[in-house]
Amino acid sequence: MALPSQFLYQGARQRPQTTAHLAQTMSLLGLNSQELNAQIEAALAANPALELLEGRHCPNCGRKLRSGASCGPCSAKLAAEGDQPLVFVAPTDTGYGLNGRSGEELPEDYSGAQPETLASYVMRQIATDLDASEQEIAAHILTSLDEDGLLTVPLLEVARFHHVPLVVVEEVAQRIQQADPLGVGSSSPSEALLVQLVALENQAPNAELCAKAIREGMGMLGKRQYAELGSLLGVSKAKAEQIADFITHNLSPYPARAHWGSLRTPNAESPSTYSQPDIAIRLQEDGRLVVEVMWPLRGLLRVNPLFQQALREAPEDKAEQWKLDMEQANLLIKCLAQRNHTIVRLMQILAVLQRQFITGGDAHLKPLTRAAIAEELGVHESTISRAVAGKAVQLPSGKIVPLAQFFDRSLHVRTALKKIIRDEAKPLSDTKLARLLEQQGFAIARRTVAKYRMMEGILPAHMRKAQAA
DNA sequence: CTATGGCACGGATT
DNA sequence: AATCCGTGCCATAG
Repeated sequence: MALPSQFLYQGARQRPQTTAHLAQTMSLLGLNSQELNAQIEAALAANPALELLEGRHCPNCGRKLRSGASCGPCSAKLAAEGDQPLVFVAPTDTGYGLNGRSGEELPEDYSGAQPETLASYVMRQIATDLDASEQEIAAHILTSLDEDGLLTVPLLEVARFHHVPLVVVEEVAQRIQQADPLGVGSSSPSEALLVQLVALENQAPNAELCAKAIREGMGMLGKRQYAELGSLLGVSKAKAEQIADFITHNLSPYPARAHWGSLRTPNAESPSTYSQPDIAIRLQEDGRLVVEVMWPLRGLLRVNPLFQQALREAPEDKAEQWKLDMEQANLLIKCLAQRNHTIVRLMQILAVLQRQFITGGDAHLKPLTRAAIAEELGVHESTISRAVAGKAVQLPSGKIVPLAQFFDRSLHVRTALKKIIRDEAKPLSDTKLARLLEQQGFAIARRTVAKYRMMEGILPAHMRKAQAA
């Protein structure tokens, strides 16, 4: 993906500064922090004028830091911006390290994987809670999942492989099951269902009966033998149906399918390689949002002052090359600053406009176009497109979503749709669903309802009906 | 006949 | 200019 030669050549030819500057800024803007990291490392290796100052430095002023994410004066200045959300560029080691962690703990699958895999997606969520050896176990488990998100090897085998007691492995497995596709890493559909059930306990009409039905009545559930199921549970057939209904509607025996199934990311090409957040949003007690734009490198990138000195006494034959290196280095740093600036401004607006969504969840997402932001910011639309492309945001809830989701035009409608289907007892046809949505102010065609259903992995009405009655 | 999914068109978005 | 998205029309399944 990364083309180190790209900007090297641009620098080497003496283009008018503005053109090169613009071109490089644009290309950097389109990268997420992983890709950016690769670019910068390539530049560091190729260009002697660049220097990476190890250690922690204030991302705003470059001063050395002892603690905190930015230095006193800078954070004071940032805090002084009134009700604006705090936005700053944070050094990586404050949380979700790219290079921050020790290094050998993950198998190759995770370190530089371009395509987002279920395994890395889950790993990212839980990695910080595990120590090194637990991470190895988690990695083992996660690489042993089938496409449904279920385990293909017995936990005992994993335990033997790592020479640890089974309990340890079980604990790790439980952590995994709690991660986003709820129930991933279970060894059977019923186990996955149970994990999900626990999470929904308060919503379930009768959690104990549901659990029993799952544990002992899986076969009957599948075959829809509600009379038998009823007698197993000691309840009426109608009640058994109700329970089966709840299970089939709200739980998924194949955890990975809900998120990774059918329509989602159909081709591997799509820029959904968000394995690390590029931006993190936190919610402070005082209600303000703090937005951190991740800085991929550990340390401060700058032009090596020694190189600058050496340039003056450069031997004749090298002088030109060195000068080019200098220009390149300066250009890269400038462009990086501009990239960050653009992202920061973008996030400032987004944090204000989509505050409800950020704090409240999918249902509160306001329809928003990149073009609108571009106008607000006075930049070209393509700039915003680049800035949004391929980036991932970690929300206060801990969920990591593509930045593009802030511009999803239909997410709130889909959420409303899900809610209707979840609440209504009888399976409704798409036409009826469309009508109900219209009453809520979402005027969409019946055909569109069907598409949204697909996107959310919800079965058509007659299938739901078939499973429920 | 009703409910859905496939295909393709046109307008909006990028 | 390329792509995405909502929709209408039509074939098919139940």
